Amino acid sequence: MLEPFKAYLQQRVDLTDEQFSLISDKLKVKSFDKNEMILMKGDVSSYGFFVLSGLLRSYSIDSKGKTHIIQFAPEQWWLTERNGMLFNEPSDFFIDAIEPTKAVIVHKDFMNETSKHVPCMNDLNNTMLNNSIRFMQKRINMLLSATAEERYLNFIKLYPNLTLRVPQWMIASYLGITPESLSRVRKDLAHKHFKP
Amino acid sequence: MLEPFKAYLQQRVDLTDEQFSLISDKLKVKSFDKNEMILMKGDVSSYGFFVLSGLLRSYSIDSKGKTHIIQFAPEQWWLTERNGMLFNEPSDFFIDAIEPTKAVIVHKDFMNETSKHVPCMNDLNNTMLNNSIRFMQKRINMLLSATAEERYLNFIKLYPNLTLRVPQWMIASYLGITPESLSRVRKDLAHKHFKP
DNA sequence: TGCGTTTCTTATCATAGGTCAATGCCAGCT
DNA sequence: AGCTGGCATTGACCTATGATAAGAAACGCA
Repeated sequence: MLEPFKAYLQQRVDLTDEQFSLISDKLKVKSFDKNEMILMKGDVSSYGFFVLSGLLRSYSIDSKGKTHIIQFAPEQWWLTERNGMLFNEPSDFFIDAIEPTKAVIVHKDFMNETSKHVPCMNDLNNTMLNNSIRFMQKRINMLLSATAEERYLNFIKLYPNLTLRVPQWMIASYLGITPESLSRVRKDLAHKHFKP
Repeated sequence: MLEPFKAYLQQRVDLTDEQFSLISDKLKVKSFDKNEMILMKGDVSSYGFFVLSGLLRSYSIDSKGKTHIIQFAPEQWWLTERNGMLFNEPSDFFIDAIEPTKAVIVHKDFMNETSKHVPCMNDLNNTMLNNSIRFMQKRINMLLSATAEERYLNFIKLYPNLTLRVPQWMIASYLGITPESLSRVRKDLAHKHFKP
């Protein structure tokens, strides 16, 4: 069950099988149904998720009832609610499963505890956090500077397989536009490609 | 010179004066003139900045020559270019000084090296990175869901003192709108407050 | 003190994208 | 097979914000 997670780790850091078995005591795998709610806004989350299979998302709901997708987490991605994780504060966002999903559940103390015995886990954590930051900076830059069409093209390039798995209104919600607008953008793109 | 930095650290982690003096060998303070360019897009950055006084910013320039501000860094804030820091990749963004600025220059190996002797520095790093992430998540949520006016009000609340120090076109650039739009928003807000 | 350079405002016009409503489509149920 | 409830598309219309241009005000430097 945890094999893919072990592979993921060993790909990134120098981790022996013995070290992994030390770690794996503290890990659990949990399954979620399609559309299952995993974390409510306002709840305090003590766990991060590493997706083994399926697809999670975190999102907010604004005052007009509209949904805004903060992050998709397909296979091999982490999804962690940072308010609860480190500061014991209630979550700003919701988390649920878009597809039936299996995920490794990582308690907030996991990194602290394991890095005592397996120091490289610290580096991994560090790398992941830094990666997450530069990823989000690029997204912010996109939202500041690009048109709907540019954002969509960028999305397709970045997540070719998500583009197929996720309903379009969710992609629109991630891009910060309405489903109708995305539909129009797609229409325009189709025309462009027929008449180049 | 490093006193404010020491105070900053000791406020957040359990750090003795002796430990700090071990650390401080590896730190340098550098001064920047107003408008001095600190990092160009494409360059590889090996240093993070902790602002002692003054104000830095990171930003991008799009294909039409427009500037988009990714981050402001006033006193007590960090500004770190993540591509260079951990992955030795060229920067996506520019960094310069909006005001005459003094900043602690922290080399990318600093955290690794110091945390050997002073383990709490690791926790600090971790907390900072997590904080940065949840901060950016909120910003993304804003950009996805809020109008120009809402974003501006939120900015004022979040950075009351920056609102005064920074020219409005930079605030507009941070909010993802034009200076003209911001001017309109401000006018509307003024009217609302006179006729409530 | 005065002059040039930024910055801010205002007005007008243009447009990307939002809203609303209708329609058609498809997948999952019973 | 026939319903049903999401999705996606389309069209007509609307609105917030962008573009452009010009003047006013503030700022920085000689």
